Amino acid sequence: MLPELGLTVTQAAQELAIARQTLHRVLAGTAAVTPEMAARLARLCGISAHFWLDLQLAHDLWHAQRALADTLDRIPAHALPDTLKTDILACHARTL
Amino acid sequence: MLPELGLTVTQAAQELAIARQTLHRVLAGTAAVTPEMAARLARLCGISAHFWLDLQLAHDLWHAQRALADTLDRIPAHALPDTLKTDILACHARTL
DNA sequence: CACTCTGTCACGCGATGCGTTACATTTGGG
DNA sequence: CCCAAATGTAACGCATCGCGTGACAGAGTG
Repeated sequence: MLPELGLTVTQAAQELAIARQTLHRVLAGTAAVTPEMAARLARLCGISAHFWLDLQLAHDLWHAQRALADTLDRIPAHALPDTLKTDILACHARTL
Repeated sequence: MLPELGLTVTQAAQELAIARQTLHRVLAGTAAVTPEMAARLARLCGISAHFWLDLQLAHDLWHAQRALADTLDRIPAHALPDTLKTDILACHARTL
């Protein structure tokens, strides 16, 4: 994405007001996209912060489910009334 | 939600295999919904972990944008080619 | 009164994002 | 070819935060 903007990693880090290493760690995948970083990226390239965070969120969730696979099996599953479930999902859709 | 399941905070914490304080902190809003916690909640009540995390995500993003409002103003905004933006948004929609 | 549940506080541990410094490698221009 | 900028990688310290644990006080109930 950065080459598309004609920016180097060093220049982009300066414009984002962060350390060059910090941006590099994000690009290398050795650090997560924090909300602060997402806000900065959104400001820089016009892509919504929600998009960047959803990427990170899916990644974190995938790892969490993997790490807790055995623990999750021992959590009993309860059934929620359909009325409440539909209300919750409706609330969720409203925030999008 | 918990009363709807007929669970107390203490019982729910036991079933989730976490400390009672930890669950209480989440309910009180003094701690964030981590991916691990979201996976546990999803297992317990059948509501997707993505939903819980989206709630937390919106909260974190709101705070980040507030805290960095002055800093974000100093970040120059660049224009991304429309072809790339549509590609990215298409990729994003595919993951939902 | 005794018991349980709950809310709240403080402490320590581990993980993580970030800045800083430092060093090696690669790339492009004189 | 040589030098400078950019890049990749590593290590250190700091601050923050989620989590477990222990402890204490208040509310509700048998």
